[in-house]
Amino acid sequence: MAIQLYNTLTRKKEDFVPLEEGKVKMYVCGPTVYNYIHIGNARPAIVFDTVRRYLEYRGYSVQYVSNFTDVDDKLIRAANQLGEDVPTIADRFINAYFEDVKALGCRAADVHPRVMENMDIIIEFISQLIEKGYAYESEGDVYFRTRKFDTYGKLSHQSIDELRVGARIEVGDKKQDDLDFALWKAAKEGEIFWESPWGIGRPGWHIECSAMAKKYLGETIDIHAGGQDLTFPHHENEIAQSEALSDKTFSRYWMHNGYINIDNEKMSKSLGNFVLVHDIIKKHNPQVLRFFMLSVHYRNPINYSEELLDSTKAAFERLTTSYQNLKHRKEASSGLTEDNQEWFDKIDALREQFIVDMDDDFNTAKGISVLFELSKLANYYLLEKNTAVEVIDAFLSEFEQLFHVLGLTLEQEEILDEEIDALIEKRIQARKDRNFQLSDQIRDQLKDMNIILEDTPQGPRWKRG
RNA sequence: GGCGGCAUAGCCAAGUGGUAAGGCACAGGUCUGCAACACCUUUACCACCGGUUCAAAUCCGGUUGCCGCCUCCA
Repeated sequence: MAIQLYNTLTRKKEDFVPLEEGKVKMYVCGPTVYNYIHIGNARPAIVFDTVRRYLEYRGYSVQYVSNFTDVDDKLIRAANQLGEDVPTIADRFINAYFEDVKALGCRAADVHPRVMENMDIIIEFISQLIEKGYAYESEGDVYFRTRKFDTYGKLSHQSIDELRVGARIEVGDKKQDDLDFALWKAAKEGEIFWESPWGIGRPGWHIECSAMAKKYLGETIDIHAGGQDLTFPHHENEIAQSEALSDKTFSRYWMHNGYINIDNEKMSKSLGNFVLVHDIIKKHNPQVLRFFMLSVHYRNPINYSEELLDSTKAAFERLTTSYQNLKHRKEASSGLTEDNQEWFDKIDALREQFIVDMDDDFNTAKGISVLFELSKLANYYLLEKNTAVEVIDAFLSEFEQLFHVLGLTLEQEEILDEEIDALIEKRIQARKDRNFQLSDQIRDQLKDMNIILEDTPQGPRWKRG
């Protein structure tokens, strides 16, 4: 069975068949780097990182490109406000992006192209569009001739005339048609600029992705992804630019993730109701935030609140505790016992279920429910008096693999300092002596040090609180 | 006005024709020196009204409510 994914272009779930067998070319629209990312920016990073991981799990090799928009109006505004230059601000928030996103378990893309570093190919792209008659220069600006591109609107499923009626399109004298959009903007006084055949200026927003996707992945890519709000106009315009130039399909599949809401309102930088990843991960385990995002299907909206994050934490810890308990129990386990096969079979069945679920448009919510079933099964196994190392290992390995696919981490630091070690030993003795007052006191003391002790028939085990 | 999404238990959330996954919280029980972890048990007239069907949370029509895109925005 092939992986099915929902393609915004056709509004259907389709079998995923990459252009080249076994290889996937994927482009994800990245952030404009004028501030720390908020959790709305984090969603596509997490979701499409997971898509990438799952495709790899299913045997594909994935070329993953995600850009940074490091030149635009907001950056220029931020630069003016802070009295710094645009590249300085961009550098700062690109570094911050990597830090935040890494904490969330996202791997770096194969390439993270930046606009500033690709000015030559962007200018070249625009020049070629002018040559083909799809763009024109006007007083130092360059615009795309939208109406000339026949299938304009196919991604957002809007007819060009409706767009015209509904849109509050800025009527500029420089444009030949209201629907035309800027490929190049002439520099205003004091703005950062680059030399071009049309004078000094900078690229419009949409052209960068077309140019950089082409440079790093080629004229036709397999998956182009981003937040739902990029569907129009950003991705629509990308299609127009790229396909006008190449006469080939730009991207075969388009994936868009849903928003994050706060109190049922869309979170966005412009509304000011945003929550920065940078701040959340000071208070909460970033893994819990990732788990939270993946516990909802990527196309559905998520309503964010701290309370929800707290209950997600409890859910997440059910899984990690289960894993740690298996590890703890492994030491007290023997070699093969008689009827292990049924356990192996059950684990295999769960893995197959996970694949079925994830094949269905990357349904991580269902996939996660399989993790809970794995946890339940493992906990149930640990109820047995005699456990086999082989079965424990099978459970551990399955946990590790599935967590890896979802970009989640199971390991906790194993470092116990001597003081804590000594306290645990002291408590073991106290319990032997049935001095429960002392043992409870030590347990409380450890709790204050953020160590939670649990007694088992195989001896005490601990975890961080 | 055009296009689209959502409405499932106290909360979160899967489920696109066969009679409601999973998690959190709550309650009762088992385990424990006491806990914790864990296990067991209990918990849903699927927004409303009609229709199609042997069968509908799922399909069709309508109603209500909420949200989004059409403008920088993940």
